[in-house]
Amino acid sequence: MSTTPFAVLGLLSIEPMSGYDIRREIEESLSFFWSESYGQIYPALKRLEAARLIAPVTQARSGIRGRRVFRITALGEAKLRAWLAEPPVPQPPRNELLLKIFFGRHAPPGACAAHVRRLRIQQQQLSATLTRMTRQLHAERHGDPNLRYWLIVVSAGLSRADALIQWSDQALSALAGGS
Amino acid sequence: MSTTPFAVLGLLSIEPMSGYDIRREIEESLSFFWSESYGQIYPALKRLEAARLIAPVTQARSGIRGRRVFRITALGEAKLRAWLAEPPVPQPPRNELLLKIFFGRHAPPGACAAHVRRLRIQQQQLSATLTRMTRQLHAERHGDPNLRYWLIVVSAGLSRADALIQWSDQALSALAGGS
DNA sequence: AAATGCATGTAACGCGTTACATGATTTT
DNA sequence: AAAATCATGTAACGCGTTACATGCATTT
Repeated sequence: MSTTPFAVLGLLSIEPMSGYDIRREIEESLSFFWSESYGQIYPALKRLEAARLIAPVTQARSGIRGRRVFRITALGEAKLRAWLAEPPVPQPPRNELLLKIFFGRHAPPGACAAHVRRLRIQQQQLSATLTRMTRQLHAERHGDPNLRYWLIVVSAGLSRADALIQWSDQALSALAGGS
Repeated sequence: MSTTPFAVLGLLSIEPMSGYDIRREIEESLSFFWSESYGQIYPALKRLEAARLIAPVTQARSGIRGRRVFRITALGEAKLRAWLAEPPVPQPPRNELLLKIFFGRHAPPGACAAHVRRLRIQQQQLSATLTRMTRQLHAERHGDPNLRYWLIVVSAGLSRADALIQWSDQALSALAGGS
């Protein structure tokens, strides 16, 4: 099965949310290691509800087509727990930057270096964001049982970004060097 | 357009090959940053030939359904060069391991640590493979104008693997620590 | 009342994998 | 001659994105 329903289930295990909230949360907090689109989220919510893994939070406003908030059910928590225990399946790698450098011999002069410089800037910004996020988590989530896990995840992003920055410097001097 | 045809074009720019060769090359040498399946490669070859970006290398054996080797054309080289100059588009991130750790609070005890240990082992092996590959490249491709680019790519894999190993150790002690 | 943002939902499409069918070539 | 491996090719399927349609709520 797709991992999308489990991502949704996982977010609902933290707190009840609407499809829109789920999207926003992924976009704002998880975007450095995960992504989902509406086209995935809403159908997933539908299927999860049909399977009784989530349930609508009864909202007083009976308005049709209003905001629909869901919570995870006990059954949903069990399913989530079982999924969390399974070894993650790595997705097949597809790094377009490395592919372009691999064929770099045929690239116009300077193209590879330009790509690497762009990467470096992105990762620099990401690193700053994640550092800020670390401070924020410590401040705002103090005492939250999720905190330790979230810090580990952020540190993964941080160490990845820093490794990429260091590699960029190496790569740039290797590209510049007329060896 | 998909990047598959450019990956194919790029490999053919190194030397003429069959679809089977392309698959093997990707599997053996590029698998740490790229992947393609037959279901992508053969249709891509067909389209590239139709567009005159590659041409069959005339093989004497007129046998139907034999080995079909292709070479890149001048037009193909131009197209490849243009693609190489464009900024690579990053694929949306989907790291299932980090997702599972993010929801780690709901995981059975020890599950996250087990995932991280598995990652560590994989990356340790990858690091060893890439180190071997570096030596091999220096030895066997000495003088090859591709060498510098290939070494940069391998060093990206290596620094990524090493960063992941270091992060694993951090993560494991954070997971173990009863903070 | 118009514009903007919040919110839900789906249809269409493309990419990529998996699994299978087929046949040629080499090894045992 | 059988088995293994090299090699080509496609059909079916699933996942995920993009783009659009719709309408509620709030601000200007």
